[in-house]
Amino acid sequence: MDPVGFEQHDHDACISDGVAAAAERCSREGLQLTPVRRRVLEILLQKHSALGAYEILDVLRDEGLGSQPPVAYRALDFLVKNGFAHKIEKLNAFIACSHPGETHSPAFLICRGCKVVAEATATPDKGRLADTAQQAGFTIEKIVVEAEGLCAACRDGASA
Amino acid sequence: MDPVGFEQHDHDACISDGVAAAAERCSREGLQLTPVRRRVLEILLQKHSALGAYEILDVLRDEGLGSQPPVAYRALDFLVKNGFAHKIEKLNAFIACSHPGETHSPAFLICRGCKVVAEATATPDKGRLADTAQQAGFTIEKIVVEAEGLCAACRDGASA
DNA sequence: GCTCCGATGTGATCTTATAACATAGCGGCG
DNA sequence: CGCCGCTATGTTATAAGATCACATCGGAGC
Repeated sequence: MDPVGFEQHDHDACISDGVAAAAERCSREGLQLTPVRRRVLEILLQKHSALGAYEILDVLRDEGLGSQPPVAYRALDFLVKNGFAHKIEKLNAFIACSHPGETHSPAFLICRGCKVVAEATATPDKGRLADTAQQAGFTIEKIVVEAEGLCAACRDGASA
Repeated sequence: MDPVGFEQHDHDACISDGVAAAAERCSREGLQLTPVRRRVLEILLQKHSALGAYEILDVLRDEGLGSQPPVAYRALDFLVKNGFAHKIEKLNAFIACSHPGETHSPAFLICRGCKVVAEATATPDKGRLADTAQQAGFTIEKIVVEAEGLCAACRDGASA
């Protein structure tokens, strides 16, 4: 099937778990998981690669859920703001969060072969960058970490 | 004057040093630092914040060096490819390299107050992300690290 | 019932980036 | 010289990504 973070897995569970986690947290925190927002989350969860806002919009349009860019962008803003999805800056595209519920500072491994994006964890409070920032008196609020390269399957397959 | 990486400094030296380093390396490696490329580098070096391609293009247009987007993008591609400039993915904008000559994996501190961007050094081969990648058999080729926050001046000034 | 507010619907527009094709200048080489 | 091949430019058009502005709608609370 579809690699998750480059490994075989029960992908249906990704989708149901992701939606369930979002639904649970929304009801707990008084957030509205409206049909469009829920559907966009499902669309993102269906793939472990990043989708552009307009690709999502195409799906929504086919399903009669909206046809103008703001529909997609508004849903994505909601999902990103609440941690249900992330924007991959390097790709100008979006991906569902793989670790719903956990507070985290995500980092991404982007395979340039199969386009799969795996979500890992960064430690922005450690390491050289944090030291530099502290010395300069700079307060880090958000951090983007995106690594591009080749996953094991693409590396092995590419040379064959 | 202008903060470099948030500190006072001799900014004229930034520009002359940057251009000189680029010129030196181009002649050594057989690269062509053409007028447009040199001028774009100078434009980038004039500020310690990121410039959009179209802002650069506006300057080029005023100076009669080119008026269509590809002119700016091609020069920027050249500068980025050869390490004389970097693209800030989060801003869709470009900045001159602060450490010309050194091979490096740059990381950036972006102040959301004054828009200044400081270039620091990341250690992509270390830390948790590297461990995760290695375990997954993922080969990291390039890495983007961009931290957003507030520099010391903006933090202190903002509350005043 | 009325009002407020968050969510949608929709058209237009703005920004960022690239495709595609034509031209120009220069070094090498017969 | 005259041609080739290469790299850099010039230019038109368009693709791709994102936002603005304004109208509408529907539920929560008074």
